[in-house]
Parts: sequence; structure tokens; C-alpha cells
Amino acid sequence: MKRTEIKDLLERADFGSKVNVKGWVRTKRGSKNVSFIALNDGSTIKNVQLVVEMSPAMEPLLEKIHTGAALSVTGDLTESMGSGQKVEVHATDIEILGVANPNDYPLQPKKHSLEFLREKAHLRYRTNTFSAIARIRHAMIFAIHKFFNDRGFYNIHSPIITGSDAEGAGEMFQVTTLDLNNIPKNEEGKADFQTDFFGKATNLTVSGQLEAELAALALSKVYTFGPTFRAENSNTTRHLAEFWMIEPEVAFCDINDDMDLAEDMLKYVIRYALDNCKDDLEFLSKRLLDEEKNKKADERSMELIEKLNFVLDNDFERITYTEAIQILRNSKPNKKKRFQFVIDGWGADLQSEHERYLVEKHFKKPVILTDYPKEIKAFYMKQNDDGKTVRAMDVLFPQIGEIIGGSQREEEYDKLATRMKEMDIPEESMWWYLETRKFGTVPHAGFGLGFERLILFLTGMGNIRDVIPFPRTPLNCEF
RNA sequence: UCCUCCUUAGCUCAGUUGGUUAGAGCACCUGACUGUUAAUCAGGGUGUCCUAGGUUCAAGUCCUAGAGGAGGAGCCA
Repeated sequence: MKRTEIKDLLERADFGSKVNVKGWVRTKRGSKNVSFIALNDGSTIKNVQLVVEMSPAMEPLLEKIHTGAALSVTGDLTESMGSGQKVEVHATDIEILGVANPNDYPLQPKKHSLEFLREKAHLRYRTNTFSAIARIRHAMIFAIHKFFNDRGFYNIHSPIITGSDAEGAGEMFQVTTLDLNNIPKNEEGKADFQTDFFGKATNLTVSGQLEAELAALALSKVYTFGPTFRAENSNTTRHLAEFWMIEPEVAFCDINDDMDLAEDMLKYVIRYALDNCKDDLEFLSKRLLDEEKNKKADERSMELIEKLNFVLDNDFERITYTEAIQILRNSKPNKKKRFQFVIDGWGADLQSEHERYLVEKHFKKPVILTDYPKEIKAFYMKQNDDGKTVRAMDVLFPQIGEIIGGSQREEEYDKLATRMKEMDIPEESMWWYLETRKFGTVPHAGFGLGFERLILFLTGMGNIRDVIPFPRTPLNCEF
């Protein structure tokens, strides 16, 4: 008999029909005459209730059914007599596809800590929290592609292995087929990459931006959505060594268009989540309330769905770095020296505490900071006429901090080449990038969105390791 | 990489100023119950108190080192 997915089954009202459901047992409970099994198949966060009347045939089966077991159940779709659900399935035939020995199966019908589940990442999909996150994550992947496709963008597969070591976005993972126990050396006594697979030193990409720029300067509107690797020894709730990044790049576009695009995209995908992931968001909202119930009222975060609507209903605040410094310099925590790093002059990079003050205390909504000092930003950013600042734009979100980093790009050959020299970027390995400024250069802009940071915000989770299935962080590459 | 905190039963956690045989809930097993909603009720046994040293008459508790984990900072998305 053809399987009905639980998501569809719960919408049906053709009571009396024979149905088949397959899934994994969440809980089993019961009395002498009747047992109830909550079955989940991942199609929705909701379970279907199986009702099993005790009989000589059923009894030995029920003894083998515990939390975690996989079942195929055929029975009658029935209007539920209980109060927790509208429909249920009265089982007439149960096949145990896979048992789960309760002495060994680590998941119980109770609350587990996120840390415990992180160590059971192969099984944590079977929990409400992680299945909800997985479904929302999928919806966001789809929504991002839809957003760009609907606006005429082309998706670009930027390379994962790169021969350029000048992307300037952090420490890189080396890619090599050399025998690490017997590394061939050149005359200088260093590793001889000429004998390596590509004949040169190669790494995993830290950004698809430079390649996206090449594509944008022909296709006008492109975006990448791929894995990104940073070998930084970062141990925080918002950094991963392997994460996914969305990087749109648009020709004939300045920093203001870039900010509009970033704000439109974020609002579009948040709206998409509210429209398509209601059950999962409601569950995660309750989870968050429960997790924070012991916190003081002023330390609790805004209710999840309210927070998402709040972002939709408000324009992001757009201010320059210089204006931000003014605000921070005059702020209470700065005057009372409550910041760990007191703001006293122009030019210093903003610390997390400053960004959080601007977003969470001063403006109380997402903030886009622009026009940073050129010294603290990357070489490729468009230089302003003041000679001091560049057209960078960072989108800051509450709790998450920087969710997007972007800029208008320097399209003038001379200015770009000069800046590269100043910052010791080797021109010879970047000749292809510079050539785009030699031949038909145009103003263009783009940004990078950290996908997992978006999912953190949408799900209300606190640790980025819980919004990617198999997190890679320093000293952790299990699974 | 730096700072702070944590590690006790399969899971979540309690364990007093160092003092007898280390506890609870859940899970599991047995029994009760005519429909439950993380069912309920009664009973059952479960420990390398992270590891290695040390102090002490006595260490889960104090000290040192190490391992693992978490939070914050930096780097950034």
C-alpha cells in the first residue's frame, strides 16, 4: 500500500479510509487494552497518533516498539476521540522496519541539552528542534534561489579549490596531494608545489566574490551560493570553519543599490519563512521562551515571530561609520567607560560591543553601517573622494552582529592597482582580476551573506553549530 | 589564540563549613489502569563522582597538571 506522508495525512478528513504511514516512534504509552504511539516522518513537526488495540497478534510487536524504532503502519484513518489531534490512525497491521534498543538509543522523549545532541549529530535530526531547523534551512535555500531567479540573477558556481591566495578574507585550508610524510623540496628548501597536483599551491576558497565579479562584468547580475572555508582558530557561537555563503554581485550598481538589494533579500526570505514554515517557527518560538524562562525580563530576546515581523516592518537604519562613531562617543556606556574599548577617536574598528549597542540599544533595529576607514577594509573596496573612506556596507543584526558584509567595488584600474601595492597584494597572481578593470570596467557592487548566521536569526538558536547539520570547528570534524 | 566557567547513573541535575553505605526525576524492567497526549500510580538496579598526581585521620568537595565541553573576546560571514 502506498505510503501517505504525515504532513498530508493530518490534513485529510476521509475517515474510514485505509492508509499506510511510515516513520520513527517518538513516544509510546498506553494501558492494558490500548496503546498510543506518536509517529513522526519528518514531513512536518507534527506527529500522527497511532492507536493500537491490544490483541494476541499485537502484543509481541508492541513489546519491541520503543522510542526511535522505525515502523510501517497500515490502518484506518479516524477522527480522534482525544483532544490533542484531529485525526489518528487505528492500526490494523504493524511492521517493525527497524528496532531501537532502548538501552542503547540515546534519545528519550524528554528535553536533551543542545551540547549533548551536538555529540549525537547523527541522530539529532530526529528531534523536534533539529528537524524544524533542517526544514527551515531548506526553505531558506529555496527562497534565496527564488529571490535571485525572480529578479533575473544567474547563479554562478565559483570554484571551491582556488589558486589565488590573495582573497584577503582569512586563513586558508591548503589543498595538496603531496605526501606529507615526504614533502618534495625546492632549491630554497621549501615545499615544491610545482610537483603538486595543480603545479602550484592551492587552497579551499574563502570567498567566491572575485570570481563572481568576473561573471557580473558580463552577465550583469549574478550570485554564488556555496561552501566557504576559513581556517581561523575561531571558537565562538557564530563562526564555522566550513559554512555557506551567498554572494550577489551586480554591475551598474552603486553602494545604495547594494544596500537596497541586501535589505530586500533579507526581508524576502524572512517573509518566506513566516509564510512557509509556520509550524516550525512556532515550535522554535516556544523552545526559545522555555530556554529563557529563567532569565531576567530585560535579558530575554523578543518573541521569535514578533522579532521576524519587526524586521519586516522597519526600514534598516543606514548610517556612516563617522556618524556611528559620533553616536558611540556620546553614548552613556562610553562616557561611563563601560565599554571594554572606549571610543575616543576616528579610525578604530568597531568592536562587537559597539555594534551591539548601536543595534540593540540605540536604534533597536537592523543597522547598515557604511563608509568605513579604508585602513580597516579590504583592498577591492571603492575609494571615496575624501581619500579616507571606502564604500563598504555591513548589515548588523541583533544578537548575530554582522550578517552581511559588502561594498561597492573599486572599478578604476589605477586606484585598484595602487591600493593592492599598498596592501602587499601580489599583482601577478591577480592579473585576471585587474584585467576586468582594463577592459570595459563599470561600477559594480556586491555583498556576502553568511547563510548560517541568517538561520541563527530565523530560528532563534544561540549557537551556529546547531544550525548546520555537521559543524566543522577547530578540533571538531566528527561525522 | 586569550579570559571565565563547567565535567556526579543512559539523560537532566542535586550533593551543606571536607565526615557513615553518593541522591532525585526521566529512561529501562515488572505490575495496576477501558482513550493516552513527554500519560498516571506502585515496585525494581543503575556510578572509573572526567583523568593523573597531591594535601588530609578522612576528598565528589581543597590544591596542581592534563583532557573534553560551554560562554565571552579577537578574526569575520
